[in-house]
Amino acid sequence: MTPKAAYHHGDLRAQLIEAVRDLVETHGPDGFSVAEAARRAGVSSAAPYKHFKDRPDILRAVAGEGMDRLRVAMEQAAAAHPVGSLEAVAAIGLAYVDFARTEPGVFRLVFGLTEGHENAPDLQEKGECCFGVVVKAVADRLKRPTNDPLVQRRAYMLWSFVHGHSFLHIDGKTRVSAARIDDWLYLTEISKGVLATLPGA
Amino acid sequence: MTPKAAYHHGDLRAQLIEAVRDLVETHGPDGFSVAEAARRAGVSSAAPYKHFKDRPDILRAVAGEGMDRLRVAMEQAAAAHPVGSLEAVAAIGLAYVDFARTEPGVFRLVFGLTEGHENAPDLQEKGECCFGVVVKAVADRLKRPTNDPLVQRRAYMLWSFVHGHSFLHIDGKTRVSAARIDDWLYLTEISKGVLATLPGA
DNA sequence: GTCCGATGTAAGCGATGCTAACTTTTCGGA
DNA sequence: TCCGAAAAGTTAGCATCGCTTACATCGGAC
Repeated sequence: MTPKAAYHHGDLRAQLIEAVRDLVETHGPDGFSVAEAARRAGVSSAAPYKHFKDRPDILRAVAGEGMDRLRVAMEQAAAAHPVGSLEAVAAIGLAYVDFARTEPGVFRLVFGLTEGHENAPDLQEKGECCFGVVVKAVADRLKRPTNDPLVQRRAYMLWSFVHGHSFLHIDGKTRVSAARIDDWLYLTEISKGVLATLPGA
Repeated sequence: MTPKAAYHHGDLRAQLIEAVRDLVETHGPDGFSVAEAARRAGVSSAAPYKHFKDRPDILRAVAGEGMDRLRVAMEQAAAAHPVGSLEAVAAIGLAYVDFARTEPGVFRLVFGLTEGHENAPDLQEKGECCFGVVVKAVADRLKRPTNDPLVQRRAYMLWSFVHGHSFLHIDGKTRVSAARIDDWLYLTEISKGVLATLPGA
């Protein structure tokens, strides 16, 4: 099973995704080339096109895989706290920020897709699943159904908050603020604030 | 003054920036090439390198110019409302979102720089100026000095909120939320909520 | 008027995205 | 068990791109 053993080594697709993920992480979303990924996988530069349509298609796959991991991380974070607790909500936010911090390249890829994946229904669906995790936690907390507009609205508020913080964080913009930020305290405070103001529209 | 009249037409640099901005807007931050920009400006593909060091340098210039326009838009938005009013704060946020919506490509460029401009002191400074607009409005509202950590903290909260909303908006992620969002109401609500919870750390 | 620097062009190198045509391996069905 | 098609790899090659080098041209200072 050495890499050289097989003409068809079977898992080239997975190996390419892994290589691309690494490249995206170390050289930024732009500093990646299909050729370099193929080189790392030990195959010719034309081989990737047997598994992916084109360059955006590869990035799409990496983004999709990243979204799956993000959703799992959020679910696990929520599951570590009592259902309906404020901590569960804050933990989801922290998982989100942690993901952005540990894999800024993939994170940026997931949310910065503008090459050729505007119409990528699978990515759209994965994204809605991620949002669904937040919605569920908020619904549990507020003791309302998930399709309640108020729940959706609060969940979106929390999401945009955490999303913005994540981006500013990986862009190094947090340093402009004099006070250093403790993510857990910050997210707890935000969650409480957003979920408390029930009289909103 | 026809474009053909001059061998040195004098404003090639500005013309290139304009062309790049258009390309970034229509084809995404990645779907831009120095060659295409030169073609649009009617010069040879080597001409841009007389004005810019390399490709990232051009993008940096476009980003810087975009940041200037963003700051001006925020300042004007704030100036349209009484000093210290909640509306001034919300208006700044709306200007931010509007910028992202009107020029998603440039907006993404400004905040997604990962090619070769980690150490771009001028961009860093421009960014801090933008943040300064928010800080000032918050300080006026809270009747506290701009260097008060509480002011900085509230301003950062508002910024991350608006920043996240902007990104989610241009990524088309807002549609996952059932209820349609009225930006002005939304931003007013957020501003009030964030600035009201004074007992925060 | 003349010279020099700023600004343009032309030509070319190496790398890239992707395709075409070919070879090798795998595997399901007669 | 063999065999033929599809899957998965290869090499070769085209057009484009980023960027450099060497050369051409303009415009202003003296």
